[in-house]
Amino acid sequence: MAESSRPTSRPTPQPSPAGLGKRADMVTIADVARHAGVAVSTVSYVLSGKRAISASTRARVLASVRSLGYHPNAGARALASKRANVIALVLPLRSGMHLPVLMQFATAVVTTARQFDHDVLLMTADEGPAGLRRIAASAMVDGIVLMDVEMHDARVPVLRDLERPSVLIGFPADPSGLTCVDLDFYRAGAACVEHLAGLGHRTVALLGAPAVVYDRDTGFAHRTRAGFTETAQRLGIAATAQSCEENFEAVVRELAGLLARRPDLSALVVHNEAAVGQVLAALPALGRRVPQDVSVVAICPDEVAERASPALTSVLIPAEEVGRQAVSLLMCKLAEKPVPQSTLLPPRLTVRASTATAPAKPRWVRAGSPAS
Amino acid sequence: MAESSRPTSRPTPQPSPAGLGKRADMVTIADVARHAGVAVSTVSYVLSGKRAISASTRARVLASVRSLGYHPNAGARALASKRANVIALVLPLRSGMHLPVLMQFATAVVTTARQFDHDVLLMTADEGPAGLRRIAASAMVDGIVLMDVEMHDARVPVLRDLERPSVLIGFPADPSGLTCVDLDFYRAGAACVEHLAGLGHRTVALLGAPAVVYDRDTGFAHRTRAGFTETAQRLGIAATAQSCEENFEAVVRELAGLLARRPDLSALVVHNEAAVGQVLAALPALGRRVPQDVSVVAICPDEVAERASPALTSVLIPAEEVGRQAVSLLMCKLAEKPVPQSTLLPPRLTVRASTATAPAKPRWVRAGSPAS
DNA sequence: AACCCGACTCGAAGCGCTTCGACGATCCGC
DNA sequence: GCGGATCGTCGAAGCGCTTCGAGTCGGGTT
Repeated sequence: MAESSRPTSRPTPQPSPAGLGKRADMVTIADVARHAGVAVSTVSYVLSGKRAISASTRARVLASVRSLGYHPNAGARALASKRANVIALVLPLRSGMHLPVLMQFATAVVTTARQFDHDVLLMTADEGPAGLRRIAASAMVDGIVLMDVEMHDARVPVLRDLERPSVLIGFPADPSGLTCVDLDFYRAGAACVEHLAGLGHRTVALLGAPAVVYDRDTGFAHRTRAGFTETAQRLGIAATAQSCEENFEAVVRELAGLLARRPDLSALVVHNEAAVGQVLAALPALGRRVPQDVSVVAICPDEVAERASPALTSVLIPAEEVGRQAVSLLMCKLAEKPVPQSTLLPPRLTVRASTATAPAKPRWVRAGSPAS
Repeated sequence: MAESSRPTSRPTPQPSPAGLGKRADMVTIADVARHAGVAVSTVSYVLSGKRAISASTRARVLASVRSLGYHPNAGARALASKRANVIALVLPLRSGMHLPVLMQFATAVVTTARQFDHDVLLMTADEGPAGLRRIAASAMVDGIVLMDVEMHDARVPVLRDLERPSVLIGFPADPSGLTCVDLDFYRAGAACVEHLAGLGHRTVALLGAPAVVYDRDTGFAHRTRAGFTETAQRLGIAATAQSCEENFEAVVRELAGLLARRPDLSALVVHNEAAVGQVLAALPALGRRVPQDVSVVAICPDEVAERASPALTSVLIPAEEVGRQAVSLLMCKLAEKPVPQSTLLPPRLTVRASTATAPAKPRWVRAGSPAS
């Protein structure tokens, strides 16, 4: 079969054999049809699989597609089918969120989208609601993945009214009518406390994101703190929560303050990726060894935890998994399949070198009092 | 003239006042034309400005556009005009490159592209040359910005043969026929040495990226090293260059080795964002104060330098500027304007707290020898 | 007064693709 | 051996937009 084949046909020998001619070499579906000796619609059906095509015809068409190096014109396809095969990814791309996680997440979204034969349009949050309207109304994208949703996000009502499906990473105050995915930060905070309680710690503190993040009403920060605080209370553990800026001086200051107020503090939960390194540097400087004197649990991506010294016991932020899930959910919605309104990924705590049994009695308390 | 409108006008009260009807509310150019009482082509010309339209007509059309909430259908527009108004941004999105810079860069690209009324399609490098062919051939994008180019990158020849313009961030071994932008890493390496030389340092070392980055033939790493080494030679300064992994132990090991081999080492150039923090932590641990005993210059983004303690004298990686430039160049190429083949951004060295005059005689040398 | 020239606007022809209805073939049961 | 499914294929009608050639209408020229 192929080329010079077919009853009468004899297609013109390809004039520009796929990738040579630098200009105007846009191969169209008509070229493929001619080359294969079939109708345009037949080629379309072979490619989309929406109608049965005989094996022999299919093979011939596919051969032509390959030999001509045909790629369907995205615009034409979108226009005719009302599907762009593109999803929008809206990232914050400004301060606050920590960047590496974002990238991990973006990677996962792109990779997963490609598996579903979709591309990804990157948008920044600063176009705001108008941006969402624009890309939705222009039919440029079929759906939207929105990251870093805030509790009272102006974009949320827009999304709800938009004619395109969307998936949010994070939860707004009112998630009704939306599809949301996120790590279960409440349980993450809880898991940290439980781990520490299991090691015998009775006084713990949470070192969180910079104050601005709490003020901005970012859901995950609040939920982590709630999980932390309430679990501590339930287990009868003394707990303090504390926001924390991301430079070394601030970290030292906060830690020193914390240790002054709670001399018996024996464990720290750090929910601030940018600060974990600083915390590990500051504690020795304050005369506390990790984990002998103070145990540290972090909520952060695995790489950060593993790269730290000592390696951190941590609840990982499953950026990749969240990205995958978000896209999968969106694809379901595009296929008009029902999806759960909220998806909370269970936290997984990995024990590494930064947590240990609570000291029977802290060195510095012992040292400060007459030898027992 | 049109419907019941025109001179006496009074357009039909908009049936679905922009954003209410959840379904099938796609407003088309025909709707706008009808609403404004003009021909479709007139609306098109108003919107594109490609033909003169009287002020009164223009105003009427624009009013209709606004009141109907019209957004042109991207697919149709792309199909008819052969311009998608989308550019592709190809990011590495895998290990090696440091993430925060990437994000900064991506932000700049998106923001700048929007200023030129373009959107950004995000791709990962792992689709390789085939991915480039796909999006180029499908007319999904008008041009391509490619990041993290390697010296012998398989995608480079593809790009050269593609019918779409492109701009590379970084330089391949053979940049002929391409448009490339980057920080002038050679001069950046040089600037660091010059700064240190000016402070009287006579023995310096470069702590670079992990070995794998050099092996991968990443241009910027090599060029920085060349600038460093050759400038040191020119100025008669003893210089060592050294790759460096990004975990604390490795950093300590490399530094200890360096100090053992060159006891008179008084300054360090760090070109490894992930390691700068570790270096600052490791030096005190090795008994060297920064900057009294050892000066440190980093090549890294400003935030990293500022957040470090002490704040680092640094050559900033102008991610934002590079992104802006890349998009601007691409837009020129799209407009068929000529552009320089290579754009090297001059390094800017900012002096902060981590560099100081070279110690007259290092403490530990003095201490090791009989009192002078 | 016939003419031409700009300034504006319109109609229609696609852009490359999907999709729907139709049309020959086969194939089945009776 | 004939009506009716079924299968495989085709032709044509758009999808919503841009763009080109072709008007129309005043107001200057000769």
